[in-house]
Amino acid sequence: MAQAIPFRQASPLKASCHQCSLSNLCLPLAIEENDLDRLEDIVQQGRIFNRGEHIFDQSTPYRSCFAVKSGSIKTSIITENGEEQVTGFFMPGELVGLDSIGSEHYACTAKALERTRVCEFPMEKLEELTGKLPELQHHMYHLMSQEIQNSHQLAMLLSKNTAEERIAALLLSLSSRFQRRRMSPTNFSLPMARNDIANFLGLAVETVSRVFTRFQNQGIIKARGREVELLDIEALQMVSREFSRQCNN
Amino acid sequence: MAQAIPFRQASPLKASCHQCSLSNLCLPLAIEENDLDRLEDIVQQGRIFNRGEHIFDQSTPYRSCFAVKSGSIKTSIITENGEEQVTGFFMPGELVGLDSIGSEHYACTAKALERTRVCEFPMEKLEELTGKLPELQHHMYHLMSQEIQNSHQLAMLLSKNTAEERIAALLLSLSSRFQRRRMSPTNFSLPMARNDIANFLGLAVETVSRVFTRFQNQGIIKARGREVELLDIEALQMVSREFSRQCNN
DNA sequence: GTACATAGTTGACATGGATCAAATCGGACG
DNA sequence: CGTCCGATTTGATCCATGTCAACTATGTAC
Repeated sequence: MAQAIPFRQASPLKASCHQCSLSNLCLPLAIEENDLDRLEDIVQQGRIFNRGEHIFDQSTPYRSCFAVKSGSIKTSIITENGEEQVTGFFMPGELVGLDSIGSEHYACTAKALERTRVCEFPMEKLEELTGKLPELQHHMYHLMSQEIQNSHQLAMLLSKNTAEERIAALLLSLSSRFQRRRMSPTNFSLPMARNDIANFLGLAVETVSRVFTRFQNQGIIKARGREVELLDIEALQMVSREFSRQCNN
Repeated sequence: MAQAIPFRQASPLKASCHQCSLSNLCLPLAIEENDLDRLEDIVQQGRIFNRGEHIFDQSTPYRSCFAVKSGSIKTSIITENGEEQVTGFFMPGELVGLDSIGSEHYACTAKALERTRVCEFPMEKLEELTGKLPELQHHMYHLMSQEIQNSHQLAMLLSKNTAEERIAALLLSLSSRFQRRRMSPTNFSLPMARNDIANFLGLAVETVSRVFTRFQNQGIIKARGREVELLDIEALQMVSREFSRQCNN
């Protein structure tokens, strides 16, 4: 894929927020062009994690939150008896670690689902900055609010909806998140394994698998492994009966 | 209960945060004595809601978050098809409305479970203030983080735990929240109906009822209506297998 | 290319909790 | 004090989904 010329192109490690393609999704969204430098001063850009590597885990002392630059991340809580509960999937432009501010350690474990590049925002400095930039502060509050809402949405899905509804909702959520990044909302490849989907949605892997094939037989989706094509979005919305797409902004 | 002399005692409507008995739980917790006045300047204290009244609902334009001063509040999301999902219960000292910052309208509906007194913090002014008081800003971030964690905890409960485990966990959570307020952790009265418990925990009312009587037969609790006595907290912890009580602070 | 490991699919069966139905309790109100 | 209506409890039955088991596909290492 990437040709041999390894460092020439990739090396502008100090690639600025100014020219980041995600600046309309990420924190810069809330910042005046002039003040963007101040954000760049505190961000550590471009750390790379390979598939399966931990960005942090529950024993890591809390320091920073992370923006996904490329790739994707799964967060989960590991209980003392070793069970895992996946709490979220994070795609480029999204912020990980908002659930741990003010805690000694991270409240969850974050693992790269594929080769993933992140930008790190040391929270101490970020708080300092948000104290000076009201817009940015407001944006942080807003992001955290949304995180709460998302989680409530998930709780709702888990407690009230059938397996089909849950999976339809997840597919739609992913779809709209791809779309936000100007990628195809109907043709994408799932960054996570069936196992993670199952765990996230509170289902058994087998059930996830069955629902996928059922959807496929009904002509609603086409799936081969992680490659997915949504053939009939309306049908999916009908199934998930979650037109409530307040997720967007 | 409260004798006839209605307004004499109750009237210091401008009762200050300074002398509020909850100042060690609520926002004042994060503020220097000197700066407390500035919080008092923006708070509207002492609004009272009767049981069943809405503090706000999903059609209310977002303005403020609310601290419970006495009584208790239930928040829920009402879907377009009329279903309700209870997202939380809020007791004195706790903050309601953190899930809606930056949204046009409140993301949920808040209803008083009993006669309830709240303090209102207009968010616009509160943001202004947190911009000036780093400690307060940090505390807000922390509170919101915890709200996310709580919600993840709930999601976990809903997706992985049995009816008994869920109910044990709820009882323990209530217990420790009463304890924080220097009230008995073993003897309290539930502010919410069985129905609300069921909805919150993703169960049918009947199941909740059955589990209560089962616990009672096992001698773990004693319950008559909403009056509850926890006879064997350890057993409850055993059942809920959620020693992870990171909920505190 | 072969082999092993991991991920995904499919089938058969068991069960926790939902649902339906009915009885009882409790509290507000005249 | 009796009535009425909602809240709670209890019982009987059913079903969506979990669990167990076996098979298949995919990918990685040698």
